[in-house]
Amino acid sequence: MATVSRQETAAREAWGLLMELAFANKSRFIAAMAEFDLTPALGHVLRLLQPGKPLPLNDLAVALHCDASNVTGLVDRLEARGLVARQPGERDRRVKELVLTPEGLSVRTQVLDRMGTPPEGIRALSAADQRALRDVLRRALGRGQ
Amino acid sequence: MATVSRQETAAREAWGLLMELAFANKSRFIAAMAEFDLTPALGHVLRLLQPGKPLPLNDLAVALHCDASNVTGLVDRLEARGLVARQPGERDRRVKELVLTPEGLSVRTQVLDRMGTPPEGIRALSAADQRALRDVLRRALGRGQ
DNA sequence: TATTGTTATACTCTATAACTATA
DNA sequence: TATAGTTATAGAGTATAACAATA
Repeated sequence: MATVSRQETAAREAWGLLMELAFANKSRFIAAMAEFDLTPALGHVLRLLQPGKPLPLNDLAVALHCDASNVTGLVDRLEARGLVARQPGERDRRVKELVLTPEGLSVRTQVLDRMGTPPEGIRALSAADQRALRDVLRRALGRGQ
Repeated sequence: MATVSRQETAAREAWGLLMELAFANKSRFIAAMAEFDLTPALGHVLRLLQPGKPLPLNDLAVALHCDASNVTGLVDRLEARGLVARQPGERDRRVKELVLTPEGLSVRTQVLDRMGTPPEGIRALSAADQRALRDVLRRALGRGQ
């Protein structure tokens, strides 16, 4: 047989590099959230809570891919900080909806800006490389043309 | 002034897509490690422990970007499972080095193979896209030509 | 004095199970 | 009966501080 077994394909290497980039960014992300006195998990809650769109706690649990019991504690902490508020659901009295407070909205805006800022390695790429990366990743996520 | 403020640049969008891909992969990674009865953290320890290269616990803490006190517990669990062993350092008697057991080596090989397998979105890309992604990421990590 | 590793302790994130109040 | 949210509890991962052994 030919020399086939366990060769490093472009896909495998690309995936390894992508994970390396994401992993290297982990500390940076934790530090960025810490500037707002937030943990990564709390930052994700703020990210998912869109302004003007009350979010049932159950939907939040689904979006976070975690158990509903987990959400209680996360929301408790954000509420104690005055960043979010629980309000009763409109139709179903079992439901509690989460909304941003004015300060929560302000913090969220800053947090999203920070989260979305690419690390140095990406920023240093040529404009053509940045576009190529964007286009390939769009296709990888099923959003290509 | 021209329309400049807060436009979505290619770099920002690429970074957002990259994080989305990494985040979507998180559950997949946890599930893959669980097949070996490992948590992600324990999987990373195995990944960092190269065959034939005894690794001082302190070096492991540095590689994991975590405190040394944390490493004690991680290694305790892997040692209890028979996947690694502590052995005294060669020159410095303060140092304990970590080595893979034969079973640890076997598990590590399978774990690395799993970790390195790209998710469906990457595998479905054209060969040209896969190479383009690899090449751009190499440059982003400072390993381009 | 400084370093390696451990122990004691505490906090966050996560899950499961049992509970409540609704539906 | 089923669902939304909470509480109780437990385990993993992380950190800081204090400690023992060694350098």
